[in-house]
Amino acid sequence: MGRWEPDAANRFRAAAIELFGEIGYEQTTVAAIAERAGLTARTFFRYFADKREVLFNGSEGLQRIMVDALAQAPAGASAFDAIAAALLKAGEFFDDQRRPYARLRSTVIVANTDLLERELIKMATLSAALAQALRQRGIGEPDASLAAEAGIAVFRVAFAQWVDESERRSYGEIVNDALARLRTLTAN
Amino acid sequence: MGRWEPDAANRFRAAAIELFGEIGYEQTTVAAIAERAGLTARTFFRYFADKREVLFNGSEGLQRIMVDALAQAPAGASAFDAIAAALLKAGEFFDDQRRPYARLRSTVIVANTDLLERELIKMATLSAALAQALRQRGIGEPDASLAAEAGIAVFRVAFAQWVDESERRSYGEIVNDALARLRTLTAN
DNA sequence: TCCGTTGATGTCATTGAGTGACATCATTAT
DNA sequence: ATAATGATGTCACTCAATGACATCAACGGA
Repeated sequence: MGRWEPDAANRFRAAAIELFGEIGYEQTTVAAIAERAGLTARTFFRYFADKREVLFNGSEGLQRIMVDALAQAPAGASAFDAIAAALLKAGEFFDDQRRPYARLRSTVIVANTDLLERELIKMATLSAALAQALRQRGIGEPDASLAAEAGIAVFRVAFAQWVDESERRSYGEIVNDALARLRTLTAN
Repeated sequence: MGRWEPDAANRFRAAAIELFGEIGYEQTTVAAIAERAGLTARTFFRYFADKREVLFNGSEGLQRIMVDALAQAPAGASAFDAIAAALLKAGEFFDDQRRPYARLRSTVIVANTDLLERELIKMATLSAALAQALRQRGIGEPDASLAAEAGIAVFRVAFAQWVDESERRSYGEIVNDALARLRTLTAN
């Protein structure tokens, strides 16, 4: 196995988010990212499928954790309760330690439409995976998709709040509040 | 005002969806679209911001109709009822006459990740517009965003059903069913 | 210690999306 | 007719992305 300067992927990630923050996503060329990371553009594309992916390819882990949590929810739990369990379990990814980085990353993403598109399709992929896990629990369609999409809606809103500078509550508290509010909204 | 071969935008749209269906989105170059439309690639980019947009730039009309419907919902209607009214009003866009075209378009989009991303961000834009309209009705945050996101979740699932080949119900029937199901799901 | 294998990286060439600058052509009003 | 205007074409360029091939560092075995 090779032993060059280690951690090439993380060097690319660090260089990319720095440059995106400094001069913006569109103004940053892949060649510039690679130069700051001490590598070449060709190597960048060996680690990341495209320029955007350098900010996103940690999402498989989040999806696995949430799907596992959903699968392990109590047998008697309703579809929505199982989704709620998965949303709360995602809190492992979103502790207070990672909050500053999450804020920086979110700022960069929200500032650029291309990056927002990539974030949205990651959410859609997650939603599809949750729906599939619900179906394996015996939930039919369209209920499985509806519960998963509604759950992702809650996640989206809660995550946006968690990342907000003025927000002090923990991720778990925000999610529980959002779940309760959605229940109230749909009951009226 | 110029009078060349008329309807350049629609010629681009027709040529694009034909080629996307025949050989796929990625294999279709903008030059090929332009050639079939009897124009040049440079002109294509004067009508559409990018290659994907040729399938999407009718969505402003849908958004306007839905926002208007939401604004004109009865003063006493709940946030979720107002959203429901907006979803049903969108049926003006989705009558049985346009169903075959909607199916073809949907087939093309679902087959390509780049196009899916564009569709998702159009939905996100729509969601944000609905949330804004809810706020103007006096709904606070995060309730406005939650109701809008949940409404878009219903729209997504219902639209996917409406486009499905085996589906015979009208758009309105499907939406009403999905709304009722979401109410049931969140009540358990 | 030397050498061959292996995997990571670099180099080069190419395609296609997207854009700015400028020329050209058709239409319309005068 | 002709000038003004708007739509389209032409050209040159940047950059993302990819394939083919070369090269280099590390490791294991002789």
